[in-house]
Amino acid sequence: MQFAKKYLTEGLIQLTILLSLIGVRVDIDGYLNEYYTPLIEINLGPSSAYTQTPFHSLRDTLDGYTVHPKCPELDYFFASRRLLDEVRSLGSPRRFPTPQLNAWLVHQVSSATDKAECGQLSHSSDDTELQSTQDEEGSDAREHLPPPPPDSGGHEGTVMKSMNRYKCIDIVSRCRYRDLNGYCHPLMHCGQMLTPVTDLYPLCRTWTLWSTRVSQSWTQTSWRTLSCLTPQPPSTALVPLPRPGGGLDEAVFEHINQLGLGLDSMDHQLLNCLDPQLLEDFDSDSGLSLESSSSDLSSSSSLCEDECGATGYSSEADSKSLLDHGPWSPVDLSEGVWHDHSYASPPLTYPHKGIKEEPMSDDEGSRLDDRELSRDELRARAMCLPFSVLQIVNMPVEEFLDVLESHGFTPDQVTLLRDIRRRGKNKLAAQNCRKRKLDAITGLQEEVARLQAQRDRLLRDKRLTAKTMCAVGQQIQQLTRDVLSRLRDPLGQPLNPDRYSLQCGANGKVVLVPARRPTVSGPGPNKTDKRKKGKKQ
DNA sequence: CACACCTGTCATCTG
DNA sequence: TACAGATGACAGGTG
Repeated sequence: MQFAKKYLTEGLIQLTILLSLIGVRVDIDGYLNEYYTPLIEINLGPSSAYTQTPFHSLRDTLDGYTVHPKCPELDYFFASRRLLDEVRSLGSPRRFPTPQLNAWLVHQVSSATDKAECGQLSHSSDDTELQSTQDEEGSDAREHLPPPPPDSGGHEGTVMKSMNRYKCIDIVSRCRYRDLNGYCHPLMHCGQMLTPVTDLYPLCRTWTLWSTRVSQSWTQTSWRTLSCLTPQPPSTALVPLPRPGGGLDEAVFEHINQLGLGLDSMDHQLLNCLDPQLLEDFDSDSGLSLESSSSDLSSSSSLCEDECGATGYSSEADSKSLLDHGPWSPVDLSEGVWHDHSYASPPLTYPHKGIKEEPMSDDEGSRLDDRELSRDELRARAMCLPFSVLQIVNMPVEEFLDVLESHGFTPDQVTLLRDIRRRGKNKLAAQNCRKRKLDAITGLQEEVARLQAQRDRLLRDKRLTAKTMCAVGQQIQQLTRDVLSRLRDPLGQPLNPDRYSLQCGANGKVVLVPARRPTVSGPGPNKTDKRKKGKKQ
């Protein structure tokens, strides 16, 4: 036993080192104390307590074998093999296949407290893990470790939150973004902001996070964990993609990080830093659907929906969310992210399909922009309207009326402005309407399925009840015959079961009663006939 | 080429 | 009355 424990301990240490290489913290003490208990991974994510790593889900699905869960040696062997594959896959862009997470900059402001505690972390007992958290490009993740959040849960809370950071590094270390030229780069987790490590960041046309796994379970786990680790308020959670030359300078984010802002003031500070035209571009870009595949669309739209906590799909709400959002709480996106809502939110579906993953030259981009502008955009350009379609659609009616009056537009321009606004509003309304209709259909289908299941259950109960009643009746008959066979009449003869029966009275006593003879339906008149006769008379 | 599906748009109604 | 929103119907695009 001692030998086995020593062997297991050494193996576990190696396994822990491997896990730490990819940023997963394992509670080895708990494992050693209970020899056969499974690995306990600590996670504070709001969605799931033990679902932050893909390894559990990869078992039996990726490698195609089945292992008894209580076989520690096999578990160790296969886990090590998978982990080695994981480690090898890091830094090998061509091994990051097609499943694409949605391309957002996940941004969250670090606080001064965080920075103060950053030093503590580097001297903590987790130092070994930190030192080993490196990617193959040689970038030391430790340099980019996010400062720990204020400790609100004592030592355990600190540990748990530290785990979150490791998970985040884990996720980020497996993610790549693709720049304008189509090259993949690793993302680093820097100050609670996902940041690409290369200088190409300001040029990023599309932020596409590449998962290292084809397995959906891995991608799902990753994204869920990522969502949990970086809970974002509606506005800061999903910063739309910077467009080329859009002016979203890296320095802006650095500045924001250095401000140490509270979350409540974050948006306004951010907006002050950003170029107004850029914000407009964000709106006109309408986020991601224009550059997403259908699968991306589904997740992005549902994400947006979940983040906003509303079923509305108006771009107005979306654009407003950049400006005014209330206090927020971490949202478990695990539900929404994987819902297949084919109807994207309107802000995400504006027809700029050119801004996608394919790297384009400026000429190509401008041509695509021209080609893929909506008809109203083209009309607005042709009529020299100084507003974008989204501005026209989203501005309050008072402002819109002021614009109509104060700018000295020609009647044609006024008509066009009104048409653009009406069409834009109606487009959003139609999308909402279709979404509602789809939801209603889905709800009805679920209701039908539920009612069918209930009906089946009731029929099953009915059959079972009938069967039980039949069995009980037979038992009663048998019991009656048995009792009657033991009773004697005054002449000492056994009672004829055909002439007597047993009945249970109201007081619980069983009494012997003469059996009622079945009425023989003979040629005589029955009651109905008597009634008929009576009526005739 | 037919088909289903999606999306934008128009007409109309309602609040 | 003007407006916003909802919804049915239609047309065009796309896979």
